Amino acid sequence: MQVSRSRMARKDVDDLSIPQEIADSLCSCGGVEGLIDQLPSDRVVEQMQGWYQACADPVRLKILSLLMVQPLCVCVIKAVVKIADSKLSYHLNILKKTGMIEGEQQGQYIIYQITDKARTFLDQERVRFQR
Amino acid sequence: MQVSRSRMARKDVDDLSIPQEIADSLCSCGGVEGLIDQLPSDRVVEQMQGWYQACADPVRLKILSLLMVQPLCVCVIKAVVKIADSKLSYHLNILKKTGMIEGEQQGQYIIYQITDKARTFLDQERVRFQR
DNA sequence: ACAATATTTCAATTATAGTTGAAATATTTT
DNA sequence: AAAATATTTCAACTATAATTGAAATATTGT
Repeated sequence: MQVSRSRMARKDVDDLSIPQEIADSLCSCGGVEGLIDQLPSDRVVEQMQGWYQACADPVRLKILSLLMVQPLCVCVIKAVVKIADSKLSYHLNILKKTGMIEGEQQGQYIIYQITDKARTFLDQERVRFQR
Repeated sequence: MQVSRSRMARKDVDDLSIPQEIADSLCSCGGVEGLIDQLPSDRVVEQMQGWYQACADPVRLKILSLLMVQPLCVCVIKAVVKIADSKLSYHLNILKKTGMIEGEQQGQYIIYQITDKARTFLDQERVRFQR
């Protein structure tokens, strides 16, 4: 099995006619087939895509940043980011569906708070982006 | 200055007619104005947005995942992700502009490799997404 | 039951991002 | 210098995401 994968890889790699240096190290990780095997599953890729997409918007990044400070109702978030109700609701919904925030109705208000998953992520990320 | 901010915050917060619990903790962080002050700068928000946007695509996530293994020329990447040349080039360019990969011409080929910034990030992220 | 406030939903529009195939560029080989 | 291979660029098109304003829902206070 080792041998067969190795033979396949070498043949495979030679067919591509690529630089020797690349070809050699490519062979030692199973050639093109070996690389394909190492790719994250479609399920994981989708999850990642969804998460990063949710983060890829200035309004949503600001909302997340606010909720890192404390839980807030929609009207306070609105007072800070200064956008129309429906727009805000749209973005809150995306964050909620992604599992970055959750909302709880408290009387007339809905209080949103950041989830543990998102807090962990944003704590990490703060280090990378603050200077 | 402390006093004035505190007074402003209380007035500010009272105007919003929000739940007492939220109002109190909001006051202790400077009210709405205090929250606005803590928001990341537009520059940082833009940087973050660009980065996450670059990650928010299945093709690009696969490319990054491949380059975590070893530097590769375009034709090998193509052999793995199986998409048209021009499409691949489009996505490579986005990753390059974002500073996640860099390409070096070696003869006929262009060898792409992942940058340190991206490697650090993806190492972190692997932990969060692998199960 | 009614008015007031908070928030969401919806359909129509606009804006942005991704795809496609053909043509252009760059490098090597003959 | 022509042919072959690798990669990018471009313009037209398609798909997806964001914005808008009006209407709907939910809760509270009168």
